[in-house]
Amino acid sequence: MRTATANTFQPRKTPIQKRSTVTVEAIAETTIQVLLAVGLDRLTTTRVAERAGVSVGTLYQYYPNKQALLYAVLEVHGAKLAEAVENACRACRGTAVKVLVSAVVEAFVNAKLARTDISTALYAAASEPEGAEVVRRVSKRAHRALTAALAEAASATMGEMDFVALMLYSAMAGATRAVLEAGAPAKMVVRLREELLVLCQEYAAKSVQSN
Amino acid sequence: MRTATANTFQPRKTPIQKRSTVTVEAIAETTIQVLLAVGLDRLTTTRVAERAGVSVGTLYQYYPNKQALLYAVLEVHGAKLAEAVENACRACRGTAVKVLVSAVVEAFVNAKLARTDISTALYAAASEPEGAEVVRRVSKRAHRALTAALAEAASATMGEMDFVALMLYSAMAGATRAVLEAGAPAKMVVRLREELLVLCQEYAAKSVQSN
Amino acid sequence: MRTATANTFQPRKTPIQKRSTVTVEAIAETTIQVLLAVGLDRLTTTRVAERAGVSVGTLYQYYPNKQALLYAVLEVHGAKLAEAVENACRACRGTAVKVLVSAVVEAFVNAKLARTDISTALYAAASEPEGAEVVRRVSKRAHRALTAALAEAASATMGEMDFVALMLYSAMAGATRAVLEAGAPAKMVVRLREELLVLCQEYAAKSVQSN
Amino acid sequence: MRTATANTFQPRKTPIQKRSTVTVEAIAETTIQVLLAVGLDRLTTTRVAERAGVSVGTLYQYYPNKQALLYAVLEVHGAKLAEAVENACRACRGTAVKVLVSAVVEAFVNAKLARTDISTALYAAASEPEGAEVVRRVSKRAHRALTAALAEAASATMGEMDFVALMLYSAMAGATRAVLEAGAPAKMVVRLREELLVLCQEYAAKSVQSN
DNA sequence: CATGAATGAGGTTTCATTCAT
DNA sequence: TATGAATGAAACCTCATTCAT
Repeated sequence: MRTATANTFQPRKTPIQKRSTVTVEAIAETTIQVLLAVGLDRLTTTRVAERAGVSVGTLYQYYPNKQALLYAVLEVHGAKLAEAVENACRACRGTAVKVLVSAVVEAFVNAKLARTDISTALYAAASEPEGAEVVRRVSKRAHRALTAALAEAASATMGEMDFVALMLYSAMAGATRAVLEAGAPAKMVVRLREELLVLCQEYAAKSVQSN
Repeated sequence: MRTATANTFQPRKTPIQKRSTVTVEAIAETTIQVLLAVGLDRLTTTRVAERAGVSVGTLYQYYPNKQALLYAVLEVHGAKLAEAVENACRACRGTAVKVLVSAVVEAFVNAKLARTDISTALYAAASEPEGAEVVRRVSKRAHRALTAALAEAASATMGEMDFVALMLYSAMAGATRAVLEAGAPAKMVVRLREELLVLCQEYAAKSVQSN
Repeated sequence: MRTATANTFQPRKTPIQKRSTVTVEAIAETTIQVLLAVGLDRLTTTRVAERAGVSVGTLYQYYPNKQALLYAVLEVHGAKLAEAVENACRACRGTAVKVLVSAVVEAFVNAKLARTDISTALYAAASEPEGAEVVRRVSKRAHRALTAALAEAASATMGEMDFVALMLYSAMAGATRAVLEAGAPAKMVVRLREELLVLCQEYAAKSVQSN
Repeated sequence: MRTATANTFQPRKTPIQKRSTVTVEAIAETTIQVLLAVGLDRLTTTRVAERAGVSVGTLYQYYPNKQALLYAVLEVHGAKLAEAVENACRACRGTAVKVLVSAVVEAFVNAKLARTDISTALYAAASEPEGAEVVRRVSKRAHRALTAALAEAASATMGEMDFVALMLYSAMAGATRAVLEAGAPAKMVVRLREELLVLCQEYAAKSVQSN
């Protein structure tokens, strides 16, 4: 990744025809595969194009630069994650903290484990500046939604719940990451769901009451 | 016409004269600063050497390649972290789970926040394959120590405590990371200590009793 | 942060478009010219690319590394030489030793002097390990063909002719090299043909009869 | 071997004290060992110094630059070879061509095989410009001596014997080189002495009579 | 639109040589 | 004198990006 020259990460053109959409998707998907196969610092635009079955030129028709590639992939996945958390929060309006936390944990774990390959690949992609930025944005969305939901459920102010939400979110992220990096074997995933639930429930119970 | 390069990350030579010791330290320290200043993918050996006030040649006398630089820095920091956790565990032999967890959380947070610049910089370095490996090794050490200590304190088997320890460690890591990435302002650090303690205590209490 | 490089000397890609074929040829030819102009240890990939009128990047599209450049050139020339000797041997099946030797000497000298610039340049290239390997292979082919041909012509075993063939081949090589390194002026070349013929004929006559 | 800056190949100072002489010799000898062990393009001044048990600084006290090292080694060996041929010629004044040729062949082969390791190592060293120059000078001396001796023995002019001498010398060189590069096993060496004698005798006999 | 050859800045690494200790 | 740390020019090679076909 050379020093930035142009600086738009948005796909260069909105694909209208079907052919293009397919191509765009194929490139994005290949990016993930390459990321997993060879790692971030051997992910080259040529290699991605090659494995995607198109030429580099074509790749550059849809993604203005290499960063845009990673950005696009992260963005899609990140959006899903943020939405999952937001939806869970929205669906639990009016419920008890316990229910809320349970729904959020489940939504988070599901979203992360839906495609373990993508999730794992993205830990690498997130180390680039733009990657980090996407992660920050996603975290902020999830954090905000969670803060608001907790405040409502606990009849507390958002200020009171802000840090609690951060703890919950970052603990979920940390634990899930640990499991993913261990290869996410079925048994661990089962335990993760159970234990993460306990961890978050207990913490929320204690934290909320004390506020 | 170059030929095969050795591929070890181990320092190339042990400094004999005093000035070289200084040089080695300066390079390591500068690596962190550069990592923070420009990020991993603009960290070049030339840049590090320049800012450290030595020539590239000198850098390569002590670090056989770029990876070794990052590796060295991570290794030192990682070792401290692992030791901190191990020491806390050792110091709490015979105490209650509550005391143990409290000590571990404190040790972990202290180690991580001792130099926030280093800790923050290393999240980037950890994304490279070798970096990831160091992180894995450190996590394993901490995880193992914690598992054993919990098993002893709770009169449980290590198998029973294995996943519990993983949850505790990864939650600590996740939460601390979130705070570091937010810039680790004093207020947040205070809250982190409080809340992380609560989170770990509650979880441990619940988890241990159920086993 | 680079990572492992492939270590083959084989051309990297087969040119598809016409212009690239031209490029590949130009680079190979330029390599010889540079070898002659500045010598092996000042032959740099940059210099070759420059004189060939292409960028370094282009050079590396077709030759994976510097050694491959030299290797390619040597290989082509070496193959011609080996074939020349083999063809001469084949063409002389059933003839007397005298005829055979005469044909081989002529074939060898012709092949070597066809392009004195290349032959001269390659003495330098042959000093690198890979170069030496090509030379070994070529010598082996020529030696083998000559051994077999001599054995047939002299009704002797190959074992008996093995060393004789080696002497003949290495004497031809030595004498021709001496002339090439003297600049291969016309007069010397004429003498070389005459004298080498005598030398080889006489030796063969004596050697073969005594076996 | 970087581009030449200073250009003297002569040892920097004539060692007077015994200690220095030993050092100088050790370095020269080590150079040969390193040449054999790792090849010309991994022969570094540091490596030579290291294996010789001295510091680079010391090496540079006796040899002004890297080329001087190789030059010195080649020079010593080359001088021996030239002298061997010259001595053989001188010792055979007044003898028949047959005797002369026999003596020269023996002298040449003995000189070359006295230390096969050195001879082999020097083929590599001879590819550098300065190396080539030494080889040229040595060949010229041997060639000149042989030409004169042949002229006298055959009652011919030096002009008539010039090319004959070249053929003899280059054939000897070629054949001996082939044997050295094959590892110079005892059996081959025996054959070399026999066959080279035949080859040179026969050629000389024929060539001399025809002049 | 697609292709893939060409570009060249820039990164990593080596090693001959110097000079303070 | 001997040492070995430091230097830095220069070599090799990669890869994001462009553009003629």
